[in-house]
Amino acid sequence: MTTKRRVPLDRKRVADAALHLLNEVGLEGLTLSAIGRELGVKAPALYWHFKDKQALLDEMATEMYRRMVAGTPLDPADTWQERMRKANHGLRETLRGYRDGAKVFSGSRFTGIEHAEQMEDNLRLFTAAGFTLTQAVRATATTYLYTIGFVTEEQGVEPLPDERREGYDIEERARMLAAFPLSAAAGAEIFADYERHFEEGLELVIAGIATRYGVD
Amino acid sequence: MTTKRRVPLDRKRVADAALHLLNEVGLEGLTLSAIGRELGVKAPALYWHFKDKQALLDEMATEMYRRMVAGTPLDPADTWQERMRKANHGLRETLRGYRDGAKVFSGSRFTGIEHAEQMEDNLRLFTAAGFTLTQAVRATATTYLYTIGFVTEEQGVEPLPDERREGYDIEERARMLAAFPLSAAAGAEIFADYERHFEEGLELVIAGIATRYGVD
DNA sequence: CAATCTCCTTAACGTCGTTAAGTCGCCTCG
DNA sequence: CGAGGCGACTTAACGACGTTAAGGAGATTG
Repeated sequence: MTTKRRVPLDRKRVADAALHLLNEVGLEGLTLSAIGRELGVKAPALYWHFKDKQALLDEMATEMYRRMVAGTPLDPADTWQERMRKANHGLRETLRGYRDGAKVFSGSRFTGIEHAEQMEDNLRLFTAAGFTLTQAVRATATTYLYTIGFVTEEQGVEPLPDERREGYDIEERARMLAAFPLSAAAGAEIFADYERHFEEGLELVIAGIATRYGVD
Repeated sequence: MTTKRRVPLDRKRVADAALHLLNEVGLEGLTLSAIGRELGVKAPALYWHFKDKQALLDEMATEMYRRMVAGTPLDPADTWQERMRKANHGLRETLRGYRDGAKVFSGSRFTGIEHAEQMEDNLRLFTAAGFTLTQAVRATATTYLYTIGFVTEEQGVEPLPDERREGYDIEERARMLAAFPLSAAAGAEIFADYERHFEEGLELVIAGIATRYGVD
C-alpha cells in the first residue's frame, strides 16, 4: 500500500475551499477545522499557510475581489455613469454570491496590491471624463460605501439570493407598527425587491455626482 | 458582616455596562464574563436577562439608537436637507462613540418599536416636503446605508476618534503603489480627514435626491 | 411558616483559535 | 550514497469562550 504523497496546499486553494464552505455554513460556522476537513487536513495545518484566521479571511476577500474583476467586464469606452453602474452591480452580485459576503469583505483587507490596477483604471476614466482626482475619489468612494452598506443590510435579511432569514415578516411588522402608518407602509419599500431598490439608490448617488461636480 | 443584598440587574443596566466596556476592549474582547465582572456578577447570570449574547448585542444597538435620538436634537421646521444632515451626522457621531460601533450596530436588530417614532417623524417631514412615500424611503435609506458603510470602513482604520489602527501608513501605501500614480495619490483622499469626506459624500447623495426627485 | 419566585452561583460541556512538539517524505550536498 | 535539512503536515495540549444544568439564598406570597 503506497501511501501517495498528497500535493501540498497553497494559500489560493485554502481560500477557495473556505469560500466554498462559507456558502454552506456562513461566517459563524466557518471554523478552521471545518476548512481543514474540506481539504483533507487538520486545522493546525492551515497555520503553515496563514499566520492566523484573519489572514485567511483577508485572502478570501482578495479572492472575492479577483473573481469580481474577472466576472465584471468593463469597457474602456464606458461613460463614467456606465462604469459606476457596472462596477457597483458587479460588487453587489459578488458579495451576494457568498453567505455573509459583505461582512467578510468589509471586515478584511486585501493582500497585495492587485486591486490597485482596477482602481487606477477607474480613476483614469473619471479624470478623463472631467473630474478632478479628488472628485473622482469622492465619487467612487461614495458609491462604493453605499453598496457595501446596502449589501450588508440586505444579507442580514437575505443571506443568499432567494433565501430569507426568519423574523422579517413584512405583514407582521406592519401590524406591530400600526401606530406609525408611514413606517408601517415603508416596510415593503425596505424589506423587499432589493434589486430595484439598490438600483434606485445607486442612481440617486450618480445623479448627485453629476449635479454637484457638473460632469455628465 | 451583613452581606448586603445587591440590587438586581435589568436589561438596561447590562446594556449600559456592556457599551461602556465595548469602548475599552472592542467587540472581540467583549465577553460575557468581562461584562459580568463589570457588574459584579458571573457570566451565566446574564442569561437570566438575555436569551443569548446576540440578544444583548441587540439591546446594546437599541440603546445606542436611543442615545443617538436623545443627543441629536431635530427641529420640526427643518428642511429635508437639514434633517438629512443632522440625522446622518448624528448617526455617524453615535457610531464613532463606540469602538466597533458600526459593526455592533449593523449586526444587530432593534428590540421593540421605539425606533419607529423617529422614522415616522422623518417620513412625515419628507412627504410634507413633496416626496412620495416611496421616494422618502429611498432617500432616507440611501443616505442611511451610505453612512453605515462609511463608518464601518472608517472604524476599520480609526477604531475611535484620534486612535489609529496600525498598517494604514499613507506614505508607505503610496510607495507600494508607485506603479499606480492615481491610486497612490488617492490614499490621502481615502485614509485621512474623514470628517470632510463624510460630509462631501453626504452632500453628493443629498444633491442626487434633490435632482432626481425634483424636490428642493 | 411553608411554598414559590427571583436572581444569582458553581460546575461542567463542547468548541474554538492557537501554540508546541514531533513525524515523515523528499531534496540537497559532501 | 548516506546524512542532514527543509517543507508540510499530525497529534497533543492550552486557555478562553458561549452556553446549559443544577442548586441555593433571600424576598414574596398564601
